Amino acid sequence: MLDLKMIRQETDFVKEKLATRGIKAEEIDELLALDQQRRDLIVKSEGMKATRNQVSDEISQLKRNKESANDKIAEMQKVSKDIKALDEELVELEVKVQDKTSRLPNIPNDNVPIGLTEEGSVELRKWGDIRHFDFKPKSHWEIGEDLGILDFERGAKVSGSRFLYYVGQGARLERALYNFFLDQNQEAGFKEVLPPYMVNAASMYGTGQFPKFTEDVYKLEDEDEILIPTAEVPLVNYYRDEVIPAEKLPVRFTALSPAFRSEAGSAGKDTRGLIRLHQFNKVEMVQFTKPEDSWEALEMMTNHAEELLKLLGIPYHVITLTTSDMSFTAAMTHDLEVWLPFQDRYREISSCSNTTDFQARRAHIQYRDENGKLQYVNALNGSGLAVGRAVAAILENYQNEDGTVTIPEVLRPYMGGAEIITKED
RNA sequence: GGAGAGUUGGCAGAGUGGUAAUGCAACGGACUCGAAAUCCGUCGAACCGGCUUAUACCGGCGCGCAGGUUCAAAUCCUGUACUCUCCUCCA
Repeated sequence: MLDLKMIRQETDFVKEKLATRGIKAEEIDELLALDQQRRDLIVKSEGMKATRNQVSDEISQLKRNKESANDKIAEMQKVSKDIKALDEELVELEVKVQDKTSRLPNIPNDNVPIGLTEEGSVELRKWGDIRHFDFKPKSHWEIGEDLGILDFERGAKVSGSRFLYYVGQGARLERALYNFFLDQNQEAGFKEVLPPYMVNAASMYGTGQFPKFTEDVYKLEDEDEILIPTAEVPLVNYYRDEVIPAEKLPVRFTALSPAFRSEAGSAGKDTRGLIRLHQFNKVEMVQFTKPEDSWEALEMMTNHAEELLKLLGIPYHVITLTTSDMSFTAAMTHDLEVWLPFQDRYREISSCSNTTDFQARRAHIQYRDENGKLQYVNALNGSGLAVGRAVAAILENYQNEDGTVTIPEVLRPYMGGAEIITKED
């Protein structure tokens, strides 16, 4: 969430920056008009409350002296009634102001390419040689089904579309990957955490999914519990409504969790394979830093995620998303995209974002600076990495003409020493 | 799922209708060569608003949260969250 005072004081700057994310200047003007009304009401109401407090004190004195206070009491009855009416009006306005403010996206960093589509994204760097195949490469779902390690049919029968079973070496490969990721992340300084997979609405608000993106998630009926769309939610909310001791910063977490997504609005897209599922595993990284350290932390985290792909030997490139392609909370996002031979294109496997103080302000995560003043931390998140998509990338990039798949060397210790995936019985 | 107890400032802990004791910690000062001890003072600078370049200052709010009763609520009423104990259940 943006600071309302900042919107008030630097209105032109905010308008200009948010325009690049599709927010019209009129929306800001409406917000500020409501805010002005709100403040006017506060002045009125608080003035009356001050009177009431003063007179109440006098009543108390009179009663103590056993004198009559009836006329003052009658007077205050009227005042209290008026205050109540004003406060009701005020609450309505505050809800409106809060709602409007919480629907504004973060201010993009100056280095973010401006664009209203994903077209303008900038390629930062590229790594790895794209493999030349002597045969026609198969899709990962075809490879997986032929080997008997991915079972989409039974996934659909038992759960529905966009669900699957990993079987045998497939399940083992998935487990190998996330253990590998977790181990690497720990070595890079991220503390391993195993978070809850259901969170309450307040947590969803804290990380910015709510109130705007409620239709994208799965909510339990009759309960205030939502299936997490990413471990970012429980990891960032770990410190919600807390003050982190300054000496602990930066705090770095990593966690494996399933991610549940309704994929509303993406009907027809990526209907086959591991790319777009209602449930997939992801190893997530989250960092809390002092504001002055967050940009360096973003580069560090992006580089670390890249390192994972280098170790796996999968070609990728890094792009910086445009102002409107970034997620709501981000001030800047680097996406890592891996090469998928069958699709003949790069696909996202990691998204690393600096949300600056946007999430911290929503979730009230603070620290005390050198002067003892409370400040909001900066929060960052990044995938390290999406596990299902990593499986897809390995199957497609490491496939052999006979339909088997070579296991990347770094994963072999996690696969009981196996070097190749062959057909399951 | 059932029963009971609890939730007050950084911590401990009083307070059952008249507007948040006290102790510790912290901060400022005195004493001291310096420190400790002692003494004096400040202390919910969490938040919101007014006035301000900014402080200061003034006011609101503030006793888990949300409502209600009342001229007045930490105190009374209702709902709710969380914690602990016991029972039940269970991996």
